[in-house]
Amino acid sequence: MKQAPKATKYESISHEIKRRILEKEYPYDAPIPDEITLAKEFGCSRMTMKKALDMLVMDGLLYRKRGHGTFIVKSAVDNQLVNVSTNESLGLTNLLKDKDIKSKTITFEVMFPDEHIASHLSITVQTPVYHIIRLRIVEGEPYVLEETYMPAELISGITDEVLQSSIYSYIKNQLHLTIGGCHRKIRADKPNELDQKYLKCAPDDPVLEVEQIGYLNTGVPFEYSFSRHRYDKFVFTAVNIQKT
Amino acid sequence: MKQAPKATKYESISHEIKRRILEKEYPYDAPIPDEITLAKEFGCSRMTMKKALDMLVMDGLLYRKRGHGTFIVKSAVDNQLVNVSTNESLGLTNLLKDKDIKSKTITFEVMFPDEHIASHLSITVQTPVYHIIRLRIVEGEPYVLEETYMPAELISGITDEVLQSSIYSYIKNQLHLTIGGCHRKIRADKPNELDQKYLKCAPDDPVLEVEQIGYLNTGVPFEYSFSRHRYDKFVFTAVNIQKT
DNA sequence: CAGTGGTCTAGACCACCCA
DNA sequence: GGGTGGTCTAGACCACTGT
Repeated sequence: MKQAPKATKYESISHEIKRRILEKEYPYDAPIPDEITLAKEFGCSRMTMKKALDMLVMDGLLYRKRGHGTFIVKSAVDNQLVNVSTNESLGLTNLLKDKDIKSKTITFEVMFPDEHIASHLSITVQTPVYHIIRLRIVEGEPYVLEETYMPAELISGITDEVLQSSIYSYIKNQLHLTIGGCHRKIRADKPNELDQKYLKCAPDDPVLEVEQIGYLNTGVPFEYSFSRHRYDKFVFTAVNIQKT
Repeated sequence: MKQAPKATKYESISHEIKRRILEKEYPYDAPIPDEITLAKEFGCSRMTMKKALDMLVMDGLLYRKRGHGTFIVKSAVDNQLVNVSTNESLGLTNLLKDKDIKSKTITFEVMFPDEHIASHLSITVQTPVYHIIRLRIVEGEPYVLEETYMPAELISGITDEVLQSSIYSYIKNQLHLTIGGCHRKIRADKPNELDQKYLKCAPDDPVLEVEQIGYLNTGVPFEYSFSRHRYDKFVFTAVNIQKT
């Protein structure tokens, strides 16, 4: 069951350096040791060291200045902004591990997709898809209304029981497929009837909608979904590092 | 004025391969040539080739499968989802280059920050900050209401004239500072009085708020801002690629 | 087995910055 | 000039896939 992912050298180095930063073992007002010194300490080449540090730069935890050195982004550490959506894996169940998550299935059917949906899933309108609407309930409070389309042949064997827990777990553990990434669009919207009914929105409560296309690591789209969140219960976070 | 950024080898290779993909010179149903072949074609090492392809994987345009090859994400090309926020540089002026952008300054003052703002800018409450509220108007239509706090000593010399055009251009071209990245939180909210007045929102029109901390490439926060968008005029997009 | 991408190395040269 | 990070190389070995 446990498939220890065998951390690479740069991953474990990156992890250790991240630990040192978060536990404030390096001062903020000076550069951390230079790449060559660190490479020597960890017994690796400079390229590998660079790759380890690259990961932390991507997380917004470090920045580099050619000719100067590598420095800690103080405010990132202080405000604990690190790493919210960059490495975020898909799925509520994963995101809110410690919470009590329940699901209420509102719609669960197989249908033919319209042009728009078919196009986003890279399938034809003759390919049947699951159409699922679920209300996710966190700690007893309605949290998000998810409408999902998935090609039925690709993600086969969805049952009511699967919908009660986690579709992503099912895809990973039962179907042995690997999720590779996603494209998302985030927008604000007025609540529709479903939102008002299930999320218990007032008619003038906005919702935050996340439109998402999920891809397997094969590049095949497996999911086209719309997640509508109560505006007072959800914030989407993103980190953006300019390429140097 | 023109400071040709001297493209690196992997950047120009990546650009050329991207062109080939978007112009459909490689078929969807087969892997693109392998790294060694491509490296030979472009006269570079395999590591450099890999780095060029890595950029396209990050853009969600390609995916790789060990033992198989490198493939095109068909739906990403078809739906033109490529590259919206990943490489997005800061600033409306940059983002909507071809549009007619006007700014109306609503508030422009220097003040002492409260605890919350000071903390996000990594400064003390004794450090004066600019407090700016601007309405940005695109093609004659109100687009976004931006409230910005910037340390006055760091980003010095802001004038009304600067606010009319682009603060980011001023920071880059006049102050010769380089912007390094940002952290963002996106949420939906109800319109406040300012929103209704300037964005011409109805009282039940939601707004999409982007809270942002901008960093210089030195890691110093230079900006803490809230951009409030009309819900019908703005979508935030994000690409997320799982690490393999 | 051969072919793919993933990691890692040791060393080189360059661009940038400061003293 | 000496130190930093950025790029690039040529080659090695590993992990995974298909035949």
